[in-house]
Amino acid sequence: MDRTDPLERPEIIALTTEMSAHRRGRDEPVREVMALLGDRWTTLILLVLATGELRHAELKRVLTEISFEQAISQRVLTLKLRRLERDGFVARNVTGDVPPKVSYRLTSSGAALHVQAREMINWVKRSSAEIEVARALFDTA
Amino acid sequence: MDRTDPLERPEIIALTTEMSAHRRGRDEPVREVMALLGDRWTTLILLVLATGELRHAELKRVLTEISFEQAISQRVLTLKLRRLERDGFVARNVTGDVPPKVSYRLTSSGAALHVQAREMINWVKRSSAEIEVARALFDTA
DNA sequence: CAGGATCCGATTGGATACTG
DNA sequence: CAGTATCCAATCGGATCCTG
Repeated sequence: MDRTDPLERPEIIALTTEMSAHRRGRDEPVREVMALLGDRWTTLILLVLATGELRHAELKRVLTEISFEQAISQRVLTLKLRRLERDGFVARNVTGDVPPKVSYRLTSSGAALHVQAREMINWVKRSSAEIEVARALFDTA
Repeated sequence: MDRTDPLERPEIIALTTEMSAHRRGRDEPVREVMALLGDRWTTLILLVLATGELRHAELKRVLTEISFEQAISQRVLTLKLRRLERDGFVARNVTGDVPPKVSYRLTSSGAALHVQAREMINWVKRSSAEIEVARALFDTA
């Protein structure tokens, strides 16, 4: 093992510098987007919207379908869509007043995020057998 | 916009099939790993351990350093390390009894995960200016 | 030194009811 | 139909104290 003070090691200093580069005030945009992809629904929403533009109610039904009848509450769906809209990943389109007709689609930025998420998902899938083994081993010990 | 029932569309059917492929009981391994990367500390731990093996206390100090004096509690650090260990991403090595000497390092699987996380981080960084603009626009409207 | 135990506040997701 | 408001349960992260 390395004997020098870890804080003096060039890789650590580089990390510290890198971390400070992309913050605005108290925000850490990188971690915020990572957290977005880690939550209960956002990745699924990206996957679904990547297949095409959908109305709010349709999106809700599709999400329920692909998550095995575990329905998303419309409150949470709205929250997640707003969040994605705010970061410019999803575009919201309103036509009609009462009843309102609202549709959502990925922006080009959202499509690019989806590609990234896809790659990560596929890697985890390829590794999932290995992960299962590690867990089984750990849980029996 | 597509006029057919979204649930009938082949891409959606393909998604549903894909989602069911990788679950074990009530677990969704893919989302679990994504959530891992989205939490407060895990990605940072991966970044730090990717620079080399470290003792628990050293890791704690380095994490504090690179997150601008916002210290991780040792309870949470232990939790996160256990979680990473369980999935086979981190290896724990104990030498000595009282006081114990414990060191952590990435496994090859953990190094691979780190590479994936890195790519995602770098993409978000490249996009961060665009995201900031979208947010500013959204917040003023 | 590493980490378990306990308690706490904050955040997240879900259920339900209501409105333009 | 889409969205808001309210209330509630579960989870997460932090602080503190204690031990081999």
